[in-house]
Amino acid sequence: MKKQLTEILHNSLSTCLADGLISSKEIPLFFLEIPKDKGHGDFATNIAMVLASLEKKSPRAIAELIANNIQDPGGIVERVEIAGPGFINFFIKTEHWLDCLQTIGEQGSSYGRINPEIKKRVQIEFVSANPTGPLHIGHGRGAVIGDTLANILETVGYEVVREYYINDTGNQINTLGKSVFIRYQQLFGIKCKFPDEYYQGEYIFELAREIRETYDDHYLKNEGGESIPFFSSYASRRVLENIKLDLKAFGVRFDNWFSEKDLFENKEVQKVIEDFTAKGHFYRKDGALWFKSSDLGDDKDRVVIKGDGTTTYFASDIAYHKNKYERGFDQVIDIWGADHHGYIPRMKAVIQAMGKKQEAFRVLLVQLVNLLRGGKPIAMSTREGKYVTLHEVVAEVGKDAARYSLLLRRSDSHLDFDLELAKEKSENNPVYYVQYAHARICSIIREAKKQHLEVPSFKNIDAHLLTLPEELELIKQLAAFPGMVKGSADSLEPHRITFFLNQLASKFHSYYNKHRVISQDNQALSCCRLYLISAIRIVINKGLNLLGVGSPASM
RNA sequence: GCGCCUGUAGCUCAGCUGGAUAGAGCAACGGACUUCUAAUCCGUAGGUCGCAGGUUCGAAUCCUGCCAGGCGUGCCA
Repeated sequence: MKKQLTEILHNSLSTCLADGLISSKEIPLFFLEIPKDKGHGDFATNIAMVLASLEKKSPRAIAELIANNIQDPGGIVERVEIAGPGFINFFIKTEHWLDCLQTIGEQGSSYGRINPEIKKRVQIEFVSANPTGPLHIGHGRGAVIGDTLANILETVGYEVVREYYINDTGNQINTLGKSVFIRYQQLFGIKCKFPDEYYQGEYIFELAREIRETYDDHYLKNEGGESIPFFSSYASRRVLENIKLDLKAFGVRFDNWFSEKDLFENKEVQKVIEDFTAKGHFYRKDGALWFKSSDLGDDKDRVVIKGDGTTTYFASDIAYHKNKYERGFDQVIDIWGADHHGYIPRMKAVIQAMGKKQEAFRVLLVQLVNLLRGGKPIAMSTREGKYVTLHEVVAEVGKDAARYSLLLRRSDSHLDFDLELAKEKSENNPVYYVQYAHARICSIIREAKKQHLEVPSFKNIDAHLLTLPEELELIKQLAAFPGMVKGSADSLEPHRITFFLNQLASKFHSYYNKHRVISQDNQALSCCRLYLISAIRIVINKGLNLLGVGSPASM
């Protein structure tokens, strides 16, 4: 629809140009959008205003020229108005909206899907929490955003690979092993001090008990730290298993689990170091190897090999991202916690050093989550191992409410997550508001069936009976769905889906309360309305699917 | 000190990449269930878009300077 109008506009501009009515060959960026105010038409453009300064004419005069030269071979435009300082407002024929309605019924669950001839390949990496402890609500937010974004990108025609990067080597895994080892020793009555910086949680005790049950005291002797590698790999493997279970219960799916350890075993870290050194991106100073990131937009250079000869986390990251592009992705999206934002410039420097375009790498930052209960913050301390896990949150409030609540805000704004509110089955909880609309529609359709009325196909209804302003409003909203999804994909903003669904549900609830779908004395009208609400159901279902939230048929 | 994010109704937040009279939900107040699900709807009230300048036909949105909060600024991950 928007595409057609844009075409119409461009044609009009070319005509004006050919007739010498305007002189600008270059058309500046302009918008064509759905105005907030219904009185301003179905679509509005500011093109005359942006041309005004170039043409040195008044915006309204230019608007006249463009409007007068509009040809509309498809016959979708009802009328064109020039308004305000020089907006051109388009009013679309009802006929065209009814066509949109038909499309929804015909396409069903594939409505809104874009199928390009060549699919771009995009990788989206998210969560990637270290396997040193259970996931918390902050990871959960990153998980839902990543998962939902992947769904959205698939819908608009990308081939998407979802990936989790496992930091299964290095210091923190070593510390994990030592933490479990000390608890293991303590189980045998050996008195030893547990350092503050070690992992404190209850799960460390559980892992120690597990090992004692299976292996008894076999690993108790630890001369020169010989037992630690076992504890490290055992513990990180078990923690990761639990992470996988938690994510699965949360409806988050991954295609690929990428191990950092593999990068070392396949010598990829080594290779990329040699490669970058050869290309002059690395240099030696003070016994360490540095990346010249300050040449590429970062504010200082970064160490990749420390003075003691070990590599930094950053070195693995360089190798990892090189690996991503070698797998042929057109675009790589990383979803990080906002506390990693200082990392972006150096990563962008890496991308540049690899000769990739800036657009090939995008980072989406996800802000922290404040967990509340009844309006009061829940005290958490990672250091003391006292925190509410994602597993506990999902178990308490359920997958649907948890996911929806985490998708309610823009990802770069702080989010308050109230456990009581998310659990409440009431008007305070937006998930139920949308799901209820879906259930209601299903209920009406069931009721219709009892009266031997099935949802008809479009050709069997007289759609012109849908004359109420509320009905036209609903149809327009449904027609806006594909564009909204596209916008959500382009801007990496999954929260747009939740806002759209809330709005659609609101319009439906309002319509429902005012008008009856099934009327005894008018079967033709009943059929039309059944078709309409069925289309609403399709779109709500589609939207909730994108969010990974269920669409119940009854509540 | 420097860098990034945030600041919009009493509270929690949208605002579609600069558009027309700034919008929702909650909380408050008043209404609607013998009728397809009241987990719903209708109505009332609520604003110096942190402050001050600037850019232009036009600014919550862009630029500069302040103010406030959060985060970052490791040869940690």
